[in-house]
Amino acid sequence: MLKESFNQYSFILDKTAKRVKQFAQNSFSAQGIDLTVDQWSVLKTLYEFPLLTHKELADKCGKDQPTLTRMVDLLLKKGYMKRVEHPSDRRCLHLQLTDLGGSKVQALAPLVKDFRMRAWENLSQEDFEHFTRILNTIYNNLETK
Amino acid sequence: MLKESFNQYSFILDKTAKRVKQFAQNSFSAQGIDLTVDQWSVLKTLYEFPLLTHKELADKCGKDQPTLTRMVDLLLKKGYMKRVEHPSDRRCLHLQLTDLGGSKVQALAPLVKDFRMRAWENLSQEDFEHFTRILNTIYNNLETK
DNA sequence: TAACAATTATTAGTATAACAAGTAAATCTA
DNA sequence: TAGATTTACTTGTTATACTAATAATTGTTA
Repeated sequence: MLKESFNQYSFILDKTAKRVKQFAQNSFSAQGIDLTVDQWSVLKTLYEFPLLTHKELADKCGKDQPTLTRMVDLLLKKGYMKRVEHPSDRRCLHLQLTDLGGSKVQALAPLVKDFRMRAWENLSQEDFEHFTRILNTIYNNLETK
Repeated sequence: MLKESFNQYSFILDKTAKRVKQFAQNSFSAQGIDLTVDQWSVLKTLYEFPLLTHKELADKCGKDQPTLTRMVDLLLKKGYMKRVEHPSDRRCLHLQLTDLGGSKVQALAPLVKDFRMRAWENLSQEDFEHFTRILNTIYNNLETK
C-alpha cells in the first residue's frame, strides 16, 4: 500500500526531531541558559506534574532509569530540583522542583513560545491535529511489550 | 492561533523519533546485525548515492563532519565502505560502499520493510503525505542560516 | 512467618553521537 | 603571488543510551 521505504519517513522524522532540538538548544545557549533541551524537558514535566517518583518521571520523559538518575543528579547540583522521601514507600523518592527550578521553567516560557511560532509558520491548526494523531499512532504501533 | 505549547509537539516528535530508532535498533540487535541505526542510515544513503564526498554524505545524513568522519572510520573498519581519491579535487575523498556493504544494505531491506509496515498500521497514504509535508515544513521553517 | 520474587533507585562501565576548536592540505580568488 | 576558502581530519569534552549488577524495600505465597 505505501510505496515509499522506511527511509521516507524515518529519515524525515529523525532529521526534523534533530533540527527542532538543535534549534531549541541554540536558542538556549544564545540566552545563556545552562540547560540542555532534555534537561529542560525533565524540568518542564516536573513543573506540570509536581510530585513524581524517579520511575514516573522517567516514563513520562521517555528516559530509562539510569539516564534519569544522572540527569537528576545534574539538575540537583544546579539547584533546580530536589529529592524528598516518599511517605509510604521507602524504596521511592519523590522529586520536586525547587523555587529556582520553577522560576527557571517560567522564565523559559516565552523563549519556548517563539520556537513554536517559528516552527509552525505556514501550518494550520488542522495540520497540528494530523501531526499529533499520526505521530501518536506510530508511537503506539511500535509499543514493545 | 495554535493553543498548545511547544511541548505538545516537540515532546511527541522527540518521543516518536526515539521510539522508531529504538524499535529499529532492537530489530537489528535481535538479528545480530552489527550496525547502529545511524550507521545504517549512512550506508543506506551511500547505497542510493553511490559516490559522495564526506561533506556531501554528511549533509545528506544531517551529521557534522567530525561525526561523519568517526562513523566512516567505524564502517571502514567493519569493511562496509572505502575511501577513494577524488579525480579532480585532491582535498576531497570519494566514499563508496564495498561489495560487503552493498549486500549488507540489501540484506537489511526486508527487515526495514517490516518496521515500515508495523509503524504505519492504521494509517493511510494520505496520512503519509500529511506527515511528510508537515515535517518538511517544520524542518524548513527552522533553517538556520 | 519465612522464603522467594518483584520493584525502586543507584552505580559503574561502555558506546554512540554532538559540538567546539584547531590543523593541514588543496583550491580558489583578487 | 598572497590571502581567503574549502575539505577532511584530529582531539577533547559532554550528553545520553544501554547493559549489568547491587542494595534496600516491599509484595507474595507456601
